[in-house]
Amino acid sequence: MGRRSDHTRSELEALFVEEGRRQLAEVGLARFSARDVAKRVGYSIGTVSNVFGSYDGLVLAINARTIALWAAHLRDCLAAAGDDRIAALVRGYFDFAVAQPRAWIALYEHHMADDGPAPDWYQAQVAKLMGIVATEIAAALPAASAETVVSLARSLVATVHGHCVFHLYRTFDLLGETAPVEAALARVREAIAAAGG
Amino acid sequence: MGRRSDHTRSELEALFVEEGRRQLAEVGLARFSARDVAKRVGYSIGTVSNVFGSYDGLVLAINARTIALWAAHLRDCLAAAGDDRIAALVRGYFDFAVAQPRAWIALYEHHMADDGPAPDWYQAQVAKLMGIVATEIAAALPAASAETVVSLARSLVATVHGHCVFHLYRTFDLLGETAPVEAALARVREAIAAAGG
DNA sequence: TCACAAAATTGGTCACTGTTCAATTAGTTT
DNA sequence: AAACTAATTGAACAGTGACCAATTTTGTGA
Repeated sequence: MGRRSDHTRSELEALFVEEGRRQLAEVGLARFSARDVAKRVGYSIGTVSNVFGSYDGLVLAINARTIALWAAHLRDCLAAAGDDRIAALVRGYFDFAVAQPRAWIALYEHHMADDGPAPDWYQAQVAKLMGIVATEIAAALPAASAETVVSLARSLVATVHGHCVFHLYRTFDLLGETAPVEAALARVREAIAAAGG
Repeated sequence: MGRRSDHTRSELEALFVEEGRRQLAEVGLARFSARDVAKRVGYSIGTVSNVFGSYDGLVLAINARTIALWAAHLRDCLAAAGDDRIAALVRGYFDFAVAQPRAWIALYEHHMADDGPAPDWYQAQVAKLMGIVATEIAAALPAASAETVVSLARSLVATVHGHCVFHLYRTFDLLGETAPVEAALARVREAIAAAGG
């Protein structure tokens, strides 16, 4: 089974992350098995430890890849957007989550085994994502201070996130159907208007 | 170990749910063990299956209890509130989550093994919680239609939820600290104002 | 009071998880 | 060619929840 020189270390990482993401998207975090990923990639369990350190390491690597793809998707949406860049951003947020709900949910449901914070390289990825949003908020509020922009960006991401989670978790279904994207967008617009946009 | 007549069926349920909630609040869903709950209550694993049907059944029962306590907390907050009932509601939402983060997070991170919807009796509990909010939104918007009220209530719960999740998951820490409760409240007030409150 | 049937409870077995680490194997150097 | 280094393996371990035959207790009817 060993295929020592077939792949370099980084090729191996990519191999595991790709197959891992496939399985995570298919089966969800609760039923995700590092053993199974290794098996389907043609390596043994032990290799996961060697390459990623632990189960957490593998999931982290997968989630980082998901975030990178998400960021790329948002940038694409913005590049293709017309005047209404805020709408493009909100829709991009939802699009991505809806397209691969289980992988997206895993971003939030995975926690370090020791309850510690995620490593810096991972947090940097998240910060990059936040940066994309902050840039757009800043553009929408030319008169606002950097402080205000960052603070509002966080709050608006939280707002959109809440609507997105409830949509995916089907929490909204309890009281009849409404378009969650439109509701999120309405809340965001109100907040920007109130801030002087 | 058997203690057949020590407890009726419903006493048994309460016993498991109480100890289960204690452990869930302490250790979180990922490390939660139905076996361990049974052991500490003085019964064997099998009894969990008998009483709750499965692992999912036990977690569901625990979560239902958490929701009931949450609803009671919100009612208490409203009863003790002055003029600003909306603020009381938002603060009550956060209070409860912050006081027992792991139990609260488990409400959202638990999914049925078959990915099906939660049973009706459970959904009814959730609906009750939503009802408390909807009542207050209705009071804040006397001129609004029932349709509008329900729709807005959902959106505002999603908004507050998003801020609360990011607070507990420490997502906000990435870009410096800001009071998430105040941000959530600001978003809610803007939305109510925009709706004519 | 006793025997018997019905219900509750147990705990071993199974298939699975991630972690660990001695043993093996392949690639590289001397 | 031999020695050395690093990668890779996979068996062992301590857990998990599901399952269910065997046991124990309870309540009922004789």
